[in-house]
Amino acid sequence: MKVKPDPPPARRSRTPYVLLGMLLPGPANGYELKRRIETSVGHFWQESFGQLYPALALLERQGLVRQVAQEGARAKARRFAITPAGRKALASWVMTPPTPQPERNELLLKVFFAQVHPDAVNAHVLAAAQQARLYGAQLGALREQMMAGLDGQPGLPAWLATLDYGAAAMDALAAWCERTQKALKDLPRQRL
Amino acid sequence: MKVKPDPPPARRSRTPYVLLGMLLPGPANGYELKRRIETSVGHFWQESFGQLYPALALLERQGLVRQVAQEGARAKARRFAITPAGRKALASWVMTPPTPQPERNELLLKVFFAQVHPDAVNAHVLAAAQQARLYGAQLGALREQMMAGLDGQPGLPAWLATLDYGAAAMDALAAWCERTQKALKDLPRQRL
DNA sequence: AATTGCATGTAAGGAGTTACATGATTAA
DNA sequence: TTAATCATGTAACTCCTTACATGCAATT
Repeated sequence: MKVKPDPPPARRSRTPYVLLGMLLPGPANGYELKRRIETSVGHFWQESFGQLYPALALLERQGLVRQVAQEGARAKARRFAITPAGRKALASWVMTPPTPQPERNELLLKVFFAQVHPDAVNAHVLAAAQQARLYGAQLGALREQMMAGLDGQPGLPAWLATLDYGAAAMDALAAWCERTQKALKDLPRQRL
Repeated sequence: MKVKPDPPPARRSRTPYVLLGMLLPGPANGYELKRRIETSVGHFWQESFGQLYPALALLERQGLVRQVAQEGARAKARRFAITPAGRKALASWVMTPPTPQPERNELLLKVFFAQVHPDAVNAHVLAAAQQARLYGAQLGALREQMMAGLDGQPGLPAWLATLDYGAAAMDALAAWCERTQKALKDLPRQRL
């Protein structure tokens, strides 16, 4: 007889590992970490402050990051550096195969139910195509910037690869939208 | 002075709308709805029983579905049908532009940190390519089945479009994986 | 008779977002 | 001086998954 069931087996957050990885180039405070995330992996990963600060505090308690002194101005800000234990934890996580997270796509859901209102869904698809093209162009521009500004950095090929992923995904999405718009044109208009 | 802050503005679940949509072909119980979801939109949307049953109960209280009698065996099962109000609610949701949900991609995160252990990350990418090709093939087979078995159904073009999305995404993913494997080969091996 | 599948739920807890609260520092 | 930005956190709440509990129906 069990009063308390076993704790569920740790659906683990990836937030701490992202923070550890973002500390690789050098120490930073929480605010800076947030910006590093936005400007480097922001197109496929985000963290909110509500996640970030508690995770950072936990990392410190675990000895995976340690506070370092901040010279000069802004000395109040809590700057953290990754520790050797933190590097080990990060490496161990990187080496673990990614757990496939179930996809959820609201646009596809609406396309699936397109019979309910074909014209409205077609408008969603058109908007998605425009967004995809715009976003793909932005990623391309960002790619140029990174290649120019970070030439020689050892991590550059990997960073570019993540941008390529985004660009390829946007291309594929835009192309699918065009095919889908044609396909939805023939849907019978039915009323509720 | 506020003791109780305003309730956050309803990050709304899409579960009820999926259920309403799945009731369009006809009445079903919760168990059947789960299976309809798995076999139709399962490749881009899933619901667990823990979500499904409470949502279904709420829909009934709201008058968007109503219980209908089940003739014959399995008469204990609670079968539901969508109501006119339910159709209206579904249509209203379908017509609302999809809210873009922030993507999160753990594979890309590991690729971004590939410098930490390039060989392990390359193995992840290779595995992803294989999975993508396998899954793409499965979607193609499913597409053939649907075209053959559901020919003439008014919703068929839209249903096929969602399968096409999955297939195109898998193609793009597999192609990106191959490019990325080549790009990661040149990453310098550095130790912790 | 026993096992598998059908069927309906609840409990507990993690993950994550949004909004709020608070203050220091810098720039106009 | 005032506004914007930097900076750190907490509170409340939603979403969702996993695990558990329970029982009936059909199959072997």
